[in-house]
Amino acid sequence: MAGDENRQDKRTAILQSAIEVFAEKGFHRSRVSDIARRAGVADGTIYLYFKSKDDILITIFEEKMEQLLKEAQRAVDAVSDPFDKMRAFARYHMGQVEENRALSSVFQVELRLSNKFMKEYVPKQLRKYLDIVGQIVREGQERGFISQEYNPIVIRRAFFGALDEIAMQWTLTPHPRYRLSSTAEEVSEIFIRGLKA
Amino acid sequence: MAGDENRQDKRTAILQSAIEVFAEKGFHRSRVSDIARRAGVADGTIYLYFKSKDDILITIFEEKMEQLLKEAQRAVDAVSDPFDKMRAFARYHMGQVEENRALSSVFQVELRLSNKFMKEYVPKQLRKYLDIVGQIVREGQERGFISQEYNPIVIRRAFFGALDEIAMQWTLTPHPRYRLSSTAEEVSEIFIRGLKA
DNA sequence: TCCGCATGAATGAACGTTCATTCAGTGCAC
DNA sequence: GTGCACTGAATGAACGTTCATTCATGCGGA
Repeated sequence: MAGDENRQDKRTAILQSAIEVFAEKGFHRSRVSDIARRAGVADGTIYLYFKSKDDILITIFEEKMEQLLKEAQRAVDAVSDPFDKMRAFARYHMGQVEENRALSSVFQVELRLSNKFMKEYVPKQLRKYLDIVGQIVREGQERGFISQEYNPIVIRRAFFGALDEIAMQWTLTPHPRYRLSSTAEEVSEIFIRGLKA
Repeated sequence: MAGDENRQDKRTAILQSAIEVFAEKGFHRSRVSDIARRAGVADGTIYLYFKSKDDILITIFEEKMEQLLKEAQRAVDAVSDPFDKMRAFARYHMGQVEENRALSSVFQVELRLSNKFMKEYVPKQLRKYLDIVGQIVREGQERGFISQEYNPIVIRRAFFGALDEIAMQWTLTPHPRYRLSSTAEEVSEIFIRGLKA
């Protein structure tokens, strides 16, 4: 049915436009009419596909996070050495940021805000994404690769925080002159040396 | 003159109330009237002390950052070994977050937003704060303590990112059961082991 | 000492703007 | 002809900011 395809196309166009507009102006400075114009639809059309402006943002989080989660898990499962897993995660994360700047920008800025203030909505997927690292660390400690003296929760956050701060700076830089993926290796190596049992 | 003291008191009360309200509801969901009520003044009074709602936020950044900057520098200067300097910075940063939750919450969430979207205002002080770490790393490399193979800019961001991600999670947790300052030691040790020449 | 005047800090109701959201109407597909 | 996706002007709530007015204080003259 052509209708269904069209419907999907329109929905996707609205979401993509929203990502771009949110990335440029921030969620609350973005007008629904901006998103509509960019997607080539009327303001009202947005409300045929989404309940509210908030709903658009939440949908972006949910759907994109689900995808990231699956792919990151796959990348990590592809190797067996815990340190290789850390490298794989870092490479995947930075690669994604590099490939989808607008989306990353929305995640990095707006996800924090909503994490804190949209009481009703807790991004469960984000926790799962971080848990991938937690899992790697726990396994690494059990198998004796990673020193037991550190708290896995602290390690998980430290590693993710290190990666994400660098990613954020890169995203904020208008015309970055370096490849983000190369910093993934550097950060991984520092942590691997620091954590080795 | 009692008048001057009163004026200062009122200004301080407004700033402190703003920090608390922004921390609870986020900048753009906070109403100027919320701040006024908490400070025990009328809405209009705010405008005798500040140009606009934005101006309140910027003032918070400027004044508090200046203080943090000075104190952090002092803490770092108190020791001479580069690794001790890293420990001192981490301890100071986490200590501050622990002591001033509301302020930290505003910094962690709103500073990112404004960093990105308040085009006219760039928090120079923030850069200087991060540069403290950069300086430590550069000195550590020159004196042969820290491996030359890593880019000091990457290290600086990674270290700060690791600390700040943990701090943010702590700030977001309603009733944290652990002391943030103890994680400062852990993170420092991981990095020190990872960076040693 | 007391009174009246001047000052300017403080007040808070009212204003004006900015959107998110709605819905009556349009036109296309079948 | 009917149904349905779509349109975009109209609506109204929210909220930052303004400003005419009030009020406390200090000062000088009698």
